[in-house]
Amino acid sequence: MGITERREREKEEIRRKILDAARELFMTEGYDKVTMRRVADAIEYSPTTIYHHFEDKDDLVEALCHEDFAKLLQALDPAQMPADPIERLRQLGLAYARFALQNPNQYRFMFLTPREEHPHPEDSPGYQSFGVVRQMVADAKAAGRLRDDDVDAMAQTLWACVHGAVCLVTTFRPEQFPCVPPAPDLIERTVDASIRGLLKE
Amino acid sequence: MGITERREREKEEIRRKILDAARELFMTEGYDKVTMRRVADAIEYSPTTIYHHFEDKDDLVEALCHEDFAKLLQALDPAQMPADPIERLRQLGLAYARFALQNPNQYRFMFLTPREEHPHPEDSPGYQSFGVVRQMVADAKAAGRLRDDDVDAMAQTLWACVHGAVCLVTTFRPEQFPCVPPAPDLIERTVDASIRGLLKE
DNA sequence: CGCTATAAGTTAACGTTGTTAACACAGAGA
DNA sequence: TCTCTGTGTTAACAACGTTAACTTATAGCG
Repeated sequence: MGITERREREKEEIRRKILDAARELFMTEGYDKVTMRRVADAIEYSPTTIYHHFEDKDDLVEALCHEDFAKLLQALDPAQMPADPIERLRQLGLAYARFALQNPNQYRFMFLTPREEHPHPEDSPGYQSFGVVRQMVADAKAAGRLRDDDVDAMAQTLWACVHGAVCLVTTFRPEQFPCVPPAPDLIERTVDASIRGLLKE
Repeated sequence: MGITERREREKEEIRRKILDAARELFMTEGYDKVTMRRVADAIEYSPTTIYHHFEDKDDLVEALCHEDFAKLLQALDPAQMPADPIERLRQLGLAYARFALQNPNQYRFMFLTPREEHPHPEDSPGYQSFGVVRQMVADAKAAGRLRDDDVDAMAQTLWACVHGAVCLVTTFRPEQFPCVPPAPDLIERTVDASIRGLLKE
């Protein structure tokens, strides 16, 4: 009986429609402008329908980000990085930042929005991507290139620095930067300085 | 005619009441929970009254943060810092982070909330505090301790790194941190690594 | 086949929110 | 005394997330 399968396919189809319509709004206009009613309008269903596929608005956006962050995980693929452990870390930081700048709204929702109701699932690609950082720091340490022993702490330090640069650049438009416009290579500088700060001698 | 002066004093008084009531809500419950109606209830006026003192909700919160960030500027007072330019930078970063952790909601609103309608005034204490960083980096460079010449870029790099650590710590609760809980000294580590990354030799 | 439970969709509403129009009223200045 | 300005009110608007109540199709079962 392929009927239930067809039903499931149809259900999957509208879930897709919802996600794609929401992503369109989310990418161009941000979280606040993604309203259940606008998403519903876009797919020509009633707002209530969305609640048959997603628990609430946060659940919808979470699912949307889950998909997009899968692309981050791909972009951080260690296989595409150079051999030298330090140069690898550098490319990792740049790839991470590149994703964030290309998907600022997703990035904000994943890494900048406090959650009490719906914490991120631990196996979300956003979380997993930290695992990649961690592993690459461990490699650099194994190669004797890092000054410290605490791999987790060093990985978090690197993450914090790149995260900070990304946040500044995505929050302020250049003319809104305090005092002076952002250095055009602020991201690269931050990646470089934070890695250099962890190097042995 | 002290009448107009009394009027102005009274106007100032209720402005104070609004700000204090809003701050109470803002500090303990965050931006979303500061509603015009709750603020109005707290001071026993109608919601509309607030609009005679502030343009809109963002204007109110902006004024509130303006006051609080004056305290940041005090906390960054160079006179209270040690003599050695690098040690000064370190203490500056720690003081900055301390303020952010003590006033997370204000910090978010000032440095993490994109603005189109009401950009920060350029003379706001939040902006001015970047000037302090800039000056201290300039001093360190004048002392020949930094590897680079671009003072603005270096100041922004340091800012970005500390900002990132602060954002992580204030966004995620410890048990929500990806993979591993945050290193207890993540802030210090980030300050140290980022400064070390800018040092000469 | 006929009955029923379920899933998927709808309309209409509730309780919020920020904000504003319309109005009341006190009092300063002409 | 009249009028204008400032300060406050009530009542409403439009938009939001969400949900209760209802319809309708249909899969599964006797």
